[in-house]
Amino acid sequence: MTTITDIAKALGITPSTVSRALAGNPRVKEETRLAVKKKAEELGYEQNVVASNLRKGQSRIVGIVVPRIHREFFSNVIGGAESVLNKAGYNVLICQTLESLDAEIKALKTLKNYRVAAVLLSHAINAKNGNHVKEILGSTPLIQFDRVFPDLPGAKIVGANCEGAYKATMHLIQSGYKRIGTLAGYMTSQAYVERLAGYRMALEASGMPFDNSIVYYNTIVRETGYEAAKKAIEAGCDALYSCGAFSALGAVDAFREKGFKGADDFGIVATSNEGFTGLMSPSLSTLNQHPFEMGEAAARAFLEGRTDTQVIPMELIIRQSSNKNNKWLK
Amino acid sequence: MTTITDIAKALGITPSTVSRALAGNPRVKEETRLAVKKKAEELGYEQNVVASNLRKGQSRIVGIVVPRIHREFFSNVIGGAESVLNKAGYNVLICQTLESLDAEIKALKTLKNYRVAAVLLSHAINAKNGNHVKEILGSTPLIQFDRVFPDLPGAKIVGANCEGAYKATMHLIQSGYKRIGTLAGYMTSQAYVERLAGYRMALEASGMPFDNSIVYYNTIVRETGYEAAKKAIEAGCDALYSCGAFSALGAVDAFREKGFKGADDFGIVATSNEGFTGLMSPSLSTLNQHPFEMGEAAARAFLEGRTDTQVIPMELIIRQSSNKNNKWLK
DNA sequence: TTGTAAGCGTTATCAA
DNA sequence: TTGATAACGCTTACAA
Repeated sequence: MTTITDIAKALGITPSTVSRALAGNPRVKEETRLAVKKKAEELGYEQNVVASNLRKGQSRIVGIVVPRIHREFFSNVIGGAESVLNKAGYNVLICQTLESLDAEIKALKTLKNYRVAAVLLSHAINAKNGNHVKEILGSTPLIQFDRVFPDLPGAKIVGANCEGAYKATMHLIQSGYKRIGTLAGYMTSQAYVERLAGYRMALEASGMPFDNSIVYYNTIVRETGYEAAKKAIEAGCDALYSCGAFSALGAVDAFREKGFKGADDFGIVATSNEGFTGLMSPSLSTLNQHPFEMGEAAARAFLEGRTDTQVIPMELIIRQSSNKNNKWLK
Repeated sequence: MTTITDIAKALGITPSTVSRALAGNPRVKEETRLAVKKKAEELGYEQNVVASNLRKGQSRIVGIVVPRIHREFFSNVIGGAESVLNKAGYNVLICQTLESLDAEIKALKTLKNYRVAAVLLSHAINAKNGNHVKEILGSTPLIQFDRVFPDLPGAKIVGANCEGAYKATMHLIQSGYKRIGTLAGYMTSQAYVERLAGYRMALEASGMPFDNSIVYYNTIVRETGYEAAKKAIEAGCDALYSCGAFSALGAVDAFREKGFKGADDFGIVATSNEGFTGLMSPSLSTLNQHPFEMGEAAARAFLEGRTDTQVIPMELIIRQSSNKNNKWLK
């Protein structure tokens, strides 16, 4: 591999001048700058970023830690962050935790060891607080998104969880549903706590009782959604607000089993506008969390040195699953 | 940040000994090894991987370059590769090309500049050959997957494209379809060429004519799939083999528009078992490419220094879209 | 405008 | 078994 020393030797100058020339430092004669550029081209020189980073004590890598890369929500966040970061000359090192706290700790250590410029993090569901993060990251800038711990310093990008859940539940109420349960997430996670709060607020604002017996906690995957929906049906519910998309998928499995034919049998609105929600039958009404924009916001928060909390609005998308006038399987 | 020099000073020994102790080098007294480990723990030492990499002239990062990270196929390949690589102590730097050759070139240069241990690459669709890769990567190990150029050196992991397309088409033929078109991809890509060949072989093996007028080239996204399917319907086709999943989605849009009610009106089998294919209505018969396994194989090929081509079988999954006995919207 | 020299933190070689 | 020294490739005061 060609180094700046090779270029320097070839031109009879010193490596420092070459370094300056390539870096666009103005304290170098136009003539030599051109000569250096030309020779670099000629020899196929490519900067050794590792050496450069070591010397400068910083790197142009941003670490992104997410629970699962293949979740559309997260891969879109990553896509958004990457698009902004690439333009700013950064690259992205991605780690999956598969919802394991241990894996999250390991990932953060790894990123710290690479001396990444910043870490964009959405916590594993079984992380109970942010203590591990503080300890590991030290002064490395941290931007949390979606699943955040408010006590950790640094920027946070969150969805408008409370407002979104409120909108979704209110939509169900206004559609005429009388007993609305919820597939709630884990109460260790701020995002799910807020969604539950929004659900509750909508009920109370409409003079409907909040009934904890039809709140199905820790229900975020297909299987648990299926089980919870069966219970909700037995409990006399006629609709559900789901804090996730995959749990809603499980609920639809339960609807099919019961032979429900349309939203007048049972209504559901899910959080997270995963691609499949618009394609399945019945198509699911959802809250679009704008994950790509969330990723862009997280990246920009880092680039601009922000430390505040940004709230990304959620947009209600009404489809078959909450539309009483539309038979699912007509 | 604590360095090995800090540890050395604290213990009154030299950095070299500390380095050896931490690296588990046997040429160090058990006693000092323990002392070093203890002190390292105490001072919260974490290795500076950047410095280590520079000195060793290698890194424990593997670059993965894919067209789009949010495509389920690719995010699953990445997941598979990551799981194997993490266990072996490697980390993963991910780059998206968004199907742009320029972005691919940029990504490869970046990875080279980081002196990554290897590159796992699936080409952008508008890459016509592998010349750019050879030039940029030099001696960096290259593992290509899915979309590969046979003339490039190094391991290749491909789907059983020809065989899979053959199976899918044969399934349509055996289901009684009489005029089967295909949503074909780009003929600059080996994978699509092979799928077309498999399609053709199945027709010819069954005494059916290969008719180039019902081969719809360059059809891999929803919009073009929709347009092509409309043409196929006009051309008197009663079934399609689609080289991708998203183009098949577009075809279903066309079926809906035409008011088709079931697979006896029109049949389709798609390549790529994206999650939505099993959830939509009609559910799509697909070829499962086993992307996770493909990623694992790519990672292992690197770790084991393989340079051969591995073929990952494709599995036919029969669902509503090719099942004549099952009405879609019953 | 350029060169000199030192150093980023680690590891490898050699000598002790 | 340990220490001294140099080097990986680059950047940056400081000096010339």
